[in-house]
Amino acid sequence: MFDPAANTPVFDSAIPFVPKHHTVADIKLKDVTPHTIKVACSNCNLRELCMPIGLTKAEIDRLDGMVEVRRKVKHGSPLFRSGDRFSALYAIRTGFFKTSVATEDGRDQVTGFQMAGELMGLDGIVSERHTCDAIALEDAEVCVMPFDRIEQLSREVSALQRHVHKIMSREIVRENSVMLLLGSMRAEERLAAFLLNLTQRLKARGFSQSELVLRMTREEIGSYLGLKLETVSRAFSKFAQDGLIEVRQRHIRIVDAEGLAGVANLQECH
Amino acid sequence: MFDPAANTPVFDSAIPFVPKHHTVADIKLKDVTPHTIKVACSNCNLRELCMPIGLTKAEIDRLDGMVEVRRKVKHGSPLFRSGDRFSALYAIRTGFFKTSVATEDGRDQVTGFQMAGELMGLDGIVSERHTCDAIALEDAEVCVMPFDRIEQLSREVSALQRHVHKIMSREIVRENSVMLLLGSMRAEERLAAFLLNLTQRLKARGFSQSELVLRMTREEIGSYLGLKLETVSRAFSKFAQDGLIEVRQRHIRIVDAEGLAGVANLQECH
DNA sequence: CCGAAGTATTGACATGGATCAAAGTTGACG
DNA sequence: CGTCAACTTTGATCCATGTCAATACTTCGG
Repeated sequence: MFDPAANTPVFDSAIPFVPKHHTVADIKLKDVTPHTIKVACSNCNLRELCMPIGLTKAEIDRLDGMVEVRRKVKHGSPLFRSGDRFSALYAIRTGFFKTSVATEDGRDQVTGFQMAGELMGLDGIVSERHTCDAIALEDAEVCVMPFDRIEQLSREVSALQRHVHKIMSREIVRENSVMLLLGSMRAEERLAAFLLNLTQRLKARGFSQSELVLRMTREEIGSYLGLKLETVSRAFSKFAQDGLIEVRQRHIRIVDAEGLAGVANLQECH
Repeated sequence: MFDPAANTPVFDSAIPFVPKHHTVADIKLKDVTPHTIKVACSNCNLRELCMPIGLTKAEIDRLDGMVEVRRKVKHGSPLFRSGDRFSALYAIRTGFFKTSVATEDGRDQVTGFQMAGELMGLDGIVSERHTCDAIALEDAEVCVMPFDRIEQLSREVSALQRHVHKIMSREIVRENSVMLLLGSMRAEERLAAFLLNLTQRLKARGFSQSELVLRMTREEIGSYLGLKLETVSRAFSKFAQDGLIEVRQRHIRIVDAEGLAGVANLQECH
């Protein structure tokens, strides 16, 4: 019923095998190893997701200099944490992340889930410090792009400048729609909107739009959607019962995308 | 008990008197009149809120060219609407705005309230169309800054480039904290956090931090906070009863800011 | 000064989602 | 292969907030 290979990258499935064992203490030195293999953006199969389009050959070559290095981040480890000095943006090459912010008294809120080709770290620009945590939900690799280098290049390559502005604007718009979700949707609408958003993004990356493996727990989904994990679980069960999806743990198959879209928009008279 | 002049600008109280009458039909041509008096940013008393610091005289002169024109927007009228073509960012000179997004089925969500010195329109960059409505909550005047001009100048003046990036990053961080509020705070915590945020911003503009006049209805506050207007009203009454604030319609006096901060952080045992 | 429209407050009641609790499932590792 | 920890599901109950309704206040135009 479920394809075990769902969510395996179409372009690049060379996720290296690494043992998943780690403790908090050894994260800094062992799990987050700068990786000195330098690879050009111009060859990257995620280029159309990451980079501006319509560049000249010369411009593309210059932008290759934007990525200083790659960095691997193990499952469960932070790419950065709130309070860390900001110096670079990160483009995800492989893997899956969550970002979250916390209140003083310990509650925290997942603010987003990021997948290959997406950018992280924009929150750090304003104060030179990150204001959220970015945690890998599976073994991951990111391209480290020092921000002063980005700024310098984007003064020279106006397509890059425009691209950076658009990426930041897109994040603002995305957060607007999350505010809409959190402020005015009911539990099932939120979950339906969330699933549809995930499948859209996976589809854009060449994955099946009907089958997916969630990389996050029910609790993390709940935190993102402003719900408790039990409520998320019940909503999944309800969708399954209504024939909209099939659920087996984190394996989800979308059976009736139209139906889900209906739930996401206007809850039809409960 | 209440100072009728609360929230009147300290720097510049020259809000022109204009009749408040209007209908939807005459908004486009009458209420939103381009205003051809050109005034330099270099003289603007909001400069420290709007502009980068540490510029040379020559740079300041160049940035004066950023504002194409000023535009007045009457109470209740839109500065822009979702779907409008994006061409410029807007810096608020006087007045107060709300921004909101809408679902297809008509529900809408206030995504922010903006006051003098703050910027609007960043949502439009990504798709060349605005994705939210910006409505004046009182008669207002904004500086219109064509975005291509901003991009060009910020390629030449790196302090401006950095400034633009910081402003966008600040908006992302602000939205993160609204997500935290919507996703994990209770009604009274939300309202307390909202009031403290407003007073902080008013304080930065030279207003009293203990007395304020709300420019928005209870319903608009509720939309922003993900609550119904009755819940907002009850929370105001509760705060007043607990001696934290005094409320008379939209006139609010903060009596115990510490106490409010306590409510906002950790609801002390209900 | 009056009436109407918009806004705000308050009470009574309903309910969606939270909380508490228990049992089932999965996967990692010794 | 068995054990343990993390995660998930499901049921029973509770409560914060939504909903509905009545009343009052404020503003504005006639």
